[in-house]
Amino acid sequence: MKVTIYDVAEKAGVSIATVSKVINNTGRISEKTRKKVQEVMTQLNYQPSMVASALTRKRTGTIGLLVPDIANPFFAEVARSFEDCAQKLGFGLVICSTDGKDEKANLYLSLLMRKQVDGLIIASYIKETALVEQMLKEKIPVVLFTIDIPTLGINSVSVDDYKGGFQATSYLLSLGHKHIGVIAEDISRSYHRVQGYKEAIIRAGMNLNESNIIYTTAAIENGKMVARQLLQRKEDRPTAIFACNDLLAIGAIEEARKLGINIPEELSIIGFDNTILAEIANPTLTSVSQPIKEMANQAMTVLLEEIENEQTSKQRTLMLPELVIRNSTAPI
Amino acid sequence: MKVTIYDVAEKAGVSIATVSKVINNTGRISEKTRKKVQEVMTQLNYQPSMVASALTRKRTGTIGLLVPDIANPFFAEVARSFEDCAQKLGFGLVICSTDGKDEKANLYLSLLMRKQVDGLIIASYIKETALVEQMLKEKIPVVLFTIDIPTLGINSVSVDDYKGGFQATSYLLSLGHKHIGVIAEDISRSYHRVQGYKEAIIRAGMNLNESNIIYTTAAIENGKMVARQLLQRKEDRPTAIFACNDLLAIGAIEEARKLGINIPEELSIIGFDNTILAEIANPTLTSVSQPIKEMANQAMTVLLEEIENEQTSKQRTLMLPELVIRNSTAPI
DNA sequence: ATGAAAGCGCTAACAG
DNA sequence: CTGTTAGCGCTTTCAT
Repeated sequence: MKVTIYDVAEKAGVSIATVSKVINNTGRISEKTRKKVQEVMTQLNYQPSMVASALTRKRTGTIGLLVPDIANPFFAEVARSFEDCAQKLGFGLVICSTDGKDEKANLYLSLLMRKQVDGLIIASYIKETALVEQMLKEKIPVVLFTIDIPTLGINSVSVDDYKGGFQATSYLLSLGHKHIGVIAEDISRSYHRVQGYKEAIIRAGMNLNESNIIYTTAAIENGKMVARQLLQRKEDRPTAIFACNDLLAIGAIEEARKLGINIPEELSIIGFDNTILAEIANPTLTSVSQPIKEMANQAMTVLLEEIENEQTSKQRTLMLPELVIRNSTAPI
Repeated sequence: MKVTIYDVAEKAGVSIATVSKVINNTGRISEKTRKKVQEVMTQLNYQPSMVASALTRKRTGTIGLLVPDIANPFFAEVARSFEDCAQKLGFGLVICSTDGKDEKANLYLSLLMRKQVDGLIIASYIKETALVEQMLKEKIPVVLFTIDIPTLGINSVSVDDYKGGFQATSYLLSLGHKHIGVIAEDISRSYHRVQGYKEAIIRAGMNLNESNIIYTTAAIENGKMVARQLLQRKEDRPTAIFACNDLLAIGAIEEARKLGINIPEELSIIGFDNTILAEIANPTLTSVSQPIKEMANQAMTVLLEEIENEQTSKQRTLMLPELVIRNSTAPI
């Protein structure tokens, strides 16, 4: 049988209340009994049950993380960062891949509520937010990560996508490119990146051609398809492509190669997220980097704040992106 | 206040026992009361507390997954596969990245014990197994994944690493390569892959040169370093390299490029794991593929078996690897 | 400084 | 078919 607080109490000749106090370092305990109890605890390999304590304290020591897909390198990195934060604080992280589907998200949300997670990080866009709102109503802290769901009015931390798109485009413009295609994602994250692109184009005094922006879903295959569309144009064929994430950019690289177009000599490509893929691609991919670790830290700090302090004012944190220049971009 | 079973019982005009029964579909309940109760539950948005039920049933509905690093694409895929299995069964998955360090593993192991996970998948090699043994003693089912810790004598599922190494090497030999270097990992996983390599060499009637096998730790940088050692040899410079995982193989590719060695014309490279990196590398990487999804399914099945049936006989499952041929290999 | 006792929300006999 | 009741292992007043 698993050893319980009773076993410890008995063997140490004290009450369970006393044991509880030394476990949690609460109340006043004489140095002598504390030592005695601790001794017995290690002797018995006692591991206090978090489920029992959760029942009374309303704290489970677990937080949930919703991502589109943990197998996507970007979110794998995100998960790792959160895991590290959580670990330091003694929390467990339960991972939930939604595949971007509300249905799956809801399944997970429900599971997380029943599990009574202490907090929730949402990094996967959700349309139908009823369950999230229910969690909010039950005072479960939630912070949005790399996404925004304005209707929720809750904490969020993201990179400044707008600025990222602006930087990427400006860099391409500075290289002399006049025709810059965009492979965008059909989600809000991408929206601001595209806005940044537009702003850069307009500020440069060039005329914006909406047909240069094509929307799709994050996947290498889709990057290829869209790149083909862009590159097979008879006129105004882009000399540079800004892809709203690395997966898409990689697809574009592969497609360009297939079409016999040299990168970066004939075509510059910029990605977003600066995942491990950017380093591995050939040529290595210039990409807009998000400070994932810092962002995760910030998100956790905010979450913890809410967990401890019940009510705090909501904040939206935007971190600065950074353009990492590699070999997929060159002057025209 | 969170709605509890009492609220439901009261509003439905029944006892909490009855509500419990309809929640769990146990005992016999008249269709009428069942309906009534269910009605009230949805009306109240009632979410049964898993922590309360865990306390009595000794089942938390969570399983732990120990991996070296969730940010490593291979383990990200592994995690995703387990997550899918777990999800279907209504379990939550808590992810633990050990970085291959016993210290971290132990921290997590302790957390998982306190959380009273229903089962544990270990995919990260552990030297000091005291805590794992304690879990075993407490009857917590454990299955090893892609590793083996013979002293533990518990269930495990892996790919047949030996065969994978054999296949990769045989393929290289069939291509006419006489000098095949190996970039190995300094962990058990790699050991069998190297054994397979040796067997293939010997069976081909060639003489085994131990100095062709160099051990290191999984990371692109290390792949580069070792590849350089191998490729800068004055004599017996390998015309092919078998890397014990894709990360290492990618490093080798990059180093070869830096040295001006053409792949696959002058040097063939084979990786292991067939991660997304293999598809993205340039040239695309020939790699030994592990049927991750099937392996995860099998591991979960075994784990579940143990969770349900207390005692079952231990088994070691070996799945067949498959060589995926891409563009990093060619006849000499 | 320590302990007794009342829960936390739910499950599982056992009665009825 | 439904309800009563005794825990599950721990935290937390409140006495002592």
